[in-house]
Amino acid sequence: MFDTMEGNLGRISAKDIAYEQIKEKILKCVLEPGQAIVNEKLGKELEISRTPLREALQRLEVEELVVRNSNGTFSVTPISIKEVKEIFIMRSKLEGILIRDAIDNLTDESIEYLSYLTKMVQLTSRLENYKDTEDFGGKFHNAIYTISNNTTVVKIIFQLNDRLNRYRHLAHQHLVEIKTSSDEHEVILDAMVNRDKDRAEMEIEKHIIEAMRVAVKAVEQYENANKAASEGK
Amino acid sequence: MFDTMEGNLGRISAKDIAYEQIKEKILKCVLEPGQAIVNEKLGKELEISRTPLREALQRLEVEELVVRNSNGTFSVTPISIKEVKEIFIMRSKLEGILIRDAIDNLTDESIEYLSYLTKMVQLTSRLENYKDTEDFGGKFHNAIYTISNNTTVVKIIFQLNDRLNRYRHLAHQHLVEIKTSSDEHEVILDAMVNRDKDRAEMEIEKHIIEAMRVAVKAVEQYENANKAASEGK
DNA sequence: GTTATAATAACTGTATACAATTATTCAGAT
DNA sequence: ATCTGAATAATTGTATACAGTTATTATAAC
Repeated sequence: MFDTMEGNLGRISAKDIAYEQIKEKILKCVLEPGQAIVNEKLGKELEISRTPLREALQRLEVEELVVRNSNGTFSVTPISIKEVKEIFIMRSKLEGILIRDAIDNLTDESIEYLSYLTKMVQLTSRLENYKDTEDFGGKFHNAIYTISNNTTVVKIIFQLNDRLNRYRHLAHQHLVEIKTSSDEHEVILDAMVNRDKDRAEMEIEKHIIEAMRVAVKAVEQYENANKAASEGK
Repeated sequence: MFDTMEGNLGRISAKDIAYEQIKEKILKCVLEPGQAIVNEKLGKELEISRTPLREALQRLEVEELVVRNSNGTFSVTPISIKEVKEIFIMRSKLEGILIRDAIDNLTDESIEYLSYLTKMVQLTSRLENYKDTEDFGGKFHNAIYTISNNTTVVKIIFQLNDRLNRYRHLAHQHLVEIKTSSDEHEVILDAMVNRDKDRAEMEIEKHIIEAMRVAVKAVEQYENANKAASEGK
């Protein structure tokens, strides 16, 4: 109930399907960073014509997952440490806004849900089931988004999180340890139920900056791996 | 030198022209908030075919200047006080990030330019030439964007500023006083040259929140005017 | 074997055709 | 006069055609 916020799409179109599919390929690095989006023809493994495919790519371009080259071609946006840092810092500030708004809207129900998620984060973390820890952690943040009711900021955060998902994927690929201190969520929740906006804001900022370190490390590993590969050739 | 940051567009296309023209119409409220984007055919005053026009509208949709109705039609995104507040608060935080980065990159040259702009803001304000005050104020903020070199955040801010321009336009239409205290820029600059990031961040936040008040007032006037108009009919 | 140049192929941007959907008009029933 | 519903018109999403551009290949000269 607290983890969706999508509006009602009208009809589902080929463009939207293409958009989702290409986006997934990019986020999972099936289409690798920097790789040329091979001729719209090749993109036609999706079995749709150029028009909706173009439209999907143009949307991805606005969302910065794809860049247009000077000749009109598209490439997957390259990975960069500078970008990770910039996005994470931005996200930390934006989630600060959202947590303040969320505190204004807290209900018994929402507190209960957040408590549940926090406990699950702790539990799965203790069991070293980090996949689930990550999932529940994500749900925790999503719940804050929903409770905040700040649609403007949430839309931007969703875009940023999409971009960050690529780095998360790299972290998994390169076995960068991703276990977030499960205590952090507890501290954040505590500040929330005490309606301490300043503290909640501060703690969530810290929490996200911590996540940044993991992502940066992942990129470094990725770049080293690439360098090694191209030298070994 | 400090007030542009656009990349190198490849070839200039009909889509881009349509995008710019429609955007300008929306920002200047020639296409009014909430108004249906009359059949792509009508949009064809721009003398281009449906394909690039569609593409332009879809880009505007991602940028939230236009919304798609359930039947596939487009409308100009309605104005709302909630949106103004959310955008301004977001912008205040993001400019906080940028000013910190900018302080890291300060050079004698950039300080000189910022000083010049600050003086011009004061001067034109004293002469009650508020059009120029606004212009120079805008350049001041743009200079900070450029100096920060934080392309990720800057791109988001540009989008937000586009959306805010509609409200600025309303403020002019409804004669809401827009004179920003010219001292505020001076205080910000002072914090910058002293490399006091915390203070600079705090002051620019305050400054932007102050601007929010003006915009909110403008929307209230606009809504009252509309209510009066529809009752008087 | 390398480089230059011409010919060919592939691709991009835009216009337009076509089918499916949605809105509008008009006639007839109440 | 008002409402209902069929017929018509307008509009949308997608496919495709066409022209102009960019990339690639092949051929010839050195």
